[in-house]
Amino acid sequence: MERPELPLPQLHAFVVLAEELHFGHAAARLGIAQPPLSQQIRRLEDKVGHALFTREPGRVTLTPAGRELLPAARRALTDLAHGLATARAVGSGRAGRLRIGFAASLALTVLPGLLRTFRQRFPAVHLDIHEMTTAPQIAALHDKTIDIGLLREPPTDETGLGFSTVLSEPFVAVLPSTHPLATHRTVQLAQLADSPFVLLPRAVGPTLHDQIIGLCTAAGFTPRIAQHAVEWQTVCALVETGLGVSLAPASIRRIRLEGVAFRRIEPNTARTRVAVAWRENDHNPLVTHLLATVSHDPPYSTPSACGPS
Amino acid sequence: MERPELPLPQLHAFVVLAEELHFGHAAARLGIAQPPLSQQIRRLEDKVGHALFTREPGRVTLTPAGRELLPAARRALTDLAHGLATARAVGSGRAGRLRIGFAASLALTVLPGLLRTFRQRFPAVHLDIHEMTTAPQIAALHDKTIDIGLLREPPTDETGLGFSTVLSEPFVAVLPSTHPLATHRTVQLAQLADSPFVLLPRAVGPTLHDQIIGLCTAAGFTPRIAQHAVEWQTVCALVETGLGVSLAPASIRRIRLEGVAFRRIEPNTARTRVAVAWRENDHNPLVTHLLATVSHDPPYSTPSACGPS
DNA sequence: GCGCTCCATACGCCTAGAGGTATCAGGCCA
DNA sequence: TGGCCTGATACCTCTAGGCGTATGGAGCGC
Repeated sequence: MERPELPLPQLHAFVVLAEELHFGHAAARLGIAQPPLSQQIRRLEDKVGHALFTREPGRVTLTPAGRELLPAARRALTDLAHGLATARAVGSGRAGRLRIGFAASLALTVLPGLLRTFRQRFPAVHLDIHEMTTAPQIAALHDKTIDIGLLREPPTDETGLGFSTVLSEPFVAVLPSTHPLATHRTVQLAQLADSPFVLLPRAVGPTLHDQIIGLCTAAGFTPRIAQHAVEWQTVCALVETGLGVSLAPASIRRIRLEGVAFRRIEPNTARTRVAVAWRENDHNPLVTHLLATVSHDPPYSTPSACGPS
Repeated sequence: MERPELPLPQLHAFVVLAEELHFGHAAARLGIAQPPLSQQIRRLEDKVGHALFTREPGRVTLTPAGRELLPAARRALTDLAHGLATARAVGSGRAGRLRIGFAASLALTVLPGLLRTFRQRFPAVHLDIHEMTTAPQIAALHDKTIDIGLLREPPTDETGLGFSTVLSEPFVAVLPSTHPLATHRTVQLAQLADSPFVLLPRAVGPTLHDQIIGLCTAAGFTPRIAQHAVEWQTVCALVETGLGVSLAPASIRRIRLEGVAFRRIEPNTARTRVAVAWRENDHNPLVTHLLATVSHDPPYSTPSACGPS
């Protein structure tokens, strides 16, 4: 790419004159006097090396060279105008692209409301949504593969990343509706000691996994894990088949399955947190906007009553 | 179209920096010192209103806004470079489009050589060739529908048009080969007094028509016109059928028809001129080039011997 | 801690060019 | 012939910006 030879103001004057074919009118449209316009055109012609207009008395015409230059000049000007406009839109966060990673369990809870609100406020922003578990989200944030993460139980020792809690919710017991405890409104944790458990593998979300195990340990037993499943949806399906019971964040009650009952647990002091994560040094205004949307708006999952329906 | 806000040199610097992602290297490629480059980028960012690059220690990155502006800037620059180059080519006559009108009779004589020579010298020039008779050519030149006319017997009173003789040639008699005179090498014009004539209608080329009639008159007779035909090709075909004889410019001997003989005439002082015509106020360099090609090069029709073969 | 790399800042110089007013020159028409 | 329209010229002003040198300051490796 070589150094540009043609100043834009002259090209602008050229395009306008090519449209008007009248120095006086073109000058008026440009908001300048006529002599400066003559100079602009002359300078441009000097640089090109050839006449761009024929000035016959009474009429101004484009020369073949001028006709050749015109579309290029026009395209360049409109390209730049558009480019500038969209760059400004992107720069101010009115437009652009935001890549969001989210935990599958949030697809039914936090995510829809958040996306809806954000899209309403920034309709020109394109959202790339990628389902991924916690660890990959952290990695993708560091890689700059995603700009925002939505995950459970954020790690506390991640340098360079910021976390903000979106939702803090209790755990519920997930039981087959045929399970004897399903008739109670509340389940004492210790009562689950003899039931086999269906849980997410620890690798998918170590903190959450440890928290669930910790709940059981605090209740005086070590859960016997009958089966692992990588998604809460699958966990519930397995519970429905009678394979076991589970402990899960309250918001998964949105997963409505016929043969599955969700019951409040006792003690219910433990909370699991859903957090939004971002790179602390990311100045992308869209990230700021999303964080503002998350913190200013009501929680995206309204905890509802828990018990036999 | 609004007034351009972004100076091209800054956009150039921006594009180069976006490619290098290193101020020092980009400055070197631009042939300037590093501080001026920093200033250019800064000024551009001020105009856009947002950062275009993130300067982290050790690496320079495009911001989303910068990524948005980049293609527009690149396109604008290349568009202008191309536009300028082709405008210069057209302006200097190395490229472009030339519209040429020509009389049908020249398609076999002057035209091929002229086009070949011109195309060799200016291969990037597109030639629009339109067959048309003399009067429409004159009109088309005034209309600026064509830039060059190739015609016979140019009118002498056309203001605003220039004419230059390409070829001056004698007349020949066109006879059916069964005609008694076809056995002679030379035909005395007066001997054609009793034969019916096939001629072009006067409207197609008044001057040429009048010249032919004048030849006969000078020989002491008024030709009896049996048939008109608008092309020499047709004239020859009609002569071949025995419908009559004709007088024609020598170069139509290129039309080879079995049953037609071309014979030198006596007296053979009369000449018909093929001329190139152009607008005198046309400064199109291609016109100049074509005129130069016509006048500098040998005649495009080599008069050959005339007689029974 | 020292030096190196890399980018930013400060300051000065200088030219291109964009704008203005005044005026001229050629065509056209009444 | 004298106005009128249109574009070109001459001449002046002013400033944006492009470039340079010198210097500052943050990170990083040894």
